[in-house]
Amino acid sequence: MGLSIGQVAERTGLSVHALRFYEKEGILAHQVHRGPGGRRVYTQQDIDWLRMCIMLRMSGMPVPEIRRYTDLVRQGDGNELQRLDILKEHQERVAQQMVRLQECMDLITRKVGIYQDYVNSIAAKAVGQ
Amino acid sequence: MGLSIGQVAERTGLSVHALRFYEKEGILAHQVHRGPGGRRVYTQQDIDWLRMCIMLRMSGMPVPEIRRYTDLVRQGDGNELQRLDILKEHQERVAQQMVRLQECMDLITRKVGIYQDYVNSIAAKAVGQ
DNA sequence: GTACGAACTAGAGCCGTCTCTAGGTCAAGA
DNA sequence: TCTTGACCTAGAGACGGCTCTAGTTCGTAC
Repeated sequence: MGLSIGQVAERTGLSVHALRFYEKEGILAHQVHRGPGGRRVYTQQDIDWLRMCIMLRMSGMPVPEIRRYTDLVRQGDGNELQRLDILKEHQERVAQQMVRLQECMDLITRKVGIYQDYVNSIAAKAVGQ
Repeated sequence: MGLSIGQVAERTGLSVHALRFYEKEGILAHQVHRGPGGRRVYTQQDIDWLRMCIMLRMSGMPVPEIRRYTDLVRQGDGNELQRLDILKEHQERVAQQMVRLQECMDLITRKVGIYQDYVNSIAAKAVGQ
């Protein structure tokens, strides 16, 4: 049940380049096992971890911070408070980002409404003529 | 009531560098007026426009697309449908981004909860001892 | 008149995040 | 045997979005 880098790329949506990049950046929880010929063999755990990393990246956590978190996990038990701090801090940032996004959305929606009304009124006139 | 680039930087949160950069990139709706000595003089309109650009940027609209929108506005009446298209497309992207962010948030919140419980249980034990 | 601070321009540099290249290995199939 | 395709490494390159530098010009205050 080991997967090649290509298969993992396929089912995570990351490129093989990105997968090697992430590994080089040290954001994989455990060293990827190597098969014959030095090829990477990923486990389901690796994929689960990658999916979490993707979530963190998607929500704007920088690679170095993911690495810090990963390092803590690698070090094992005893540093849960530090992990919690990182997660909470990020949670706060994401919350702020969501608020900001919502503000942008409101503005855009207002503008879309205005333009839509205008375009409709023009269309109505054209029909009337 | 014209404002210097420094004043505009102060009240928009952009750097003077960024303001010049935006201008060079052509995302200001109207040419910035120049005062004595060739210095930029911004009007309230400019600031309003900038604030909208900031919103668009914040929500992930790339500079070239803001420029396209700006160009349409500069060209004047008659292209409202195109402007509407750009805005609607962006609106869709922002909506998707919000959904994705919410998913990330859910994951993070779940993890924070788990770690919090764990940390609490450790703390309780420590007190018990 | 000179020093200071804020502005000007053109263009180089930086940062983060990939993405691609070059040159090579390996296994399986025609 | 030759080809193909997926993989390997190290390192260069691309891209977006600023950010900074160098050298200059102003206007005002001492």
